[in-house]
Amino acid sequence: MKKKLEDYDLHASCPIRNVLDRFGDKWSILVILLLGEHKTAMRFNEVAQTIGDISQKMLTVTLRTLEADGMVVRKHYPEIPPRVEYELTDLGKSLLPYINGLAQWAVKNYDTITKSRKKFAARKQLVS
Amino acid sequence: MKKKLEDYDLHASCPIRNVLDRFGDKWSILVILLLGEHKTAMRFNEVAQTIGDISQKMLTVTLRTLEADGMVVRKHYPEIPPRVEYELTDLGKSLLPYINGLAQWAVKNYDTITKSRKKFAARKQLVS
DNA sequence: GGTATTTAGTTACTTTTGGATACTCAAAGG
DNA sequence: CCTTTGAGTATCCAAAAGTAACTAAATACC
Repeated sequence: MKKKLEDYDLHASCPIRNVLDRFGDKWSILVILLLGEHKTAMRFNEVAQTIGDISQKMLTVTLRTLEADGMVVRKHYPEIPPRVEYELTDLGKSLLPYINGLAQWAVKNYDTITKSRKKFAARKQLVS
Repeated sequence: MKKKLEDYDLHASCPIRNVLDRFGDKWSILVILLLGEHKTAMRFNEVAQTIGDISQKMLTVTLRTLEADGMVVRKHYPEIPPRVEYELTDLGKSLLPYINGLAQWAVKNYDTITKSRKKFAARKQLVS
């Protein structure tokens, strides 16, 4: 029995799923945090270098998606070589407190989590 | 020039990356929210049915990972048919306020984001 | 006593996502 | 001319996520 498109879309209207799915990618939260820390607008390569290990493709995709969602503004200066600056919109800034809270939680509990992971891995060894 | 494993691990020690990467999957946050709402422990299929469109495999993987991170406890009763119950640990509960904040933000700004997406898609049409 | 049911999880397979690399455009510098 | 520069595309490939079908083992039903 084949599923119809509607079946997949059943949950597409759920705001929580819909919006949180966007942070389900590897880079969006990181880029928002970064743009949030930086008070002035950042250029493409500046973001890329600060993150360090993101490919051009993924940074482009991530910034485009954030732009589409209205989280980020893209200012393009028609110069040669091209200059493009990004900064958070008010919407993007309004998200900042929440993901900063999350980031602080992450720092605070990092040790606990790391230990838990090691313990779990060790237990797995015993069983196998 | 080939990259060594160490190069990839440069950022592996960053708590924010390391922990936030875990929410980079589609289901973890959703499962934590769900277990957080539910006051009593939940069974595997109860979680699966509430979410609705998660496969057995992905629920297994998600719960295992959350267990490894110490966010969830897994209580296994050696019965036939098997019974397994899941609930949040204190660590998992401590994360709840932050992702609840995120979820509320999502609900509040869903409309704005949806409109922004449509506008962006329309603009793209014009250019192409 | 054969068969369907129930539950948590695994295996084998397919699809989607992410990443490495090379290429583009258009002007300025040597 | 030929290279450099910034912000990307285009293409191809590997890795991750996701799906469908399967398993075990006791019980309920017929």
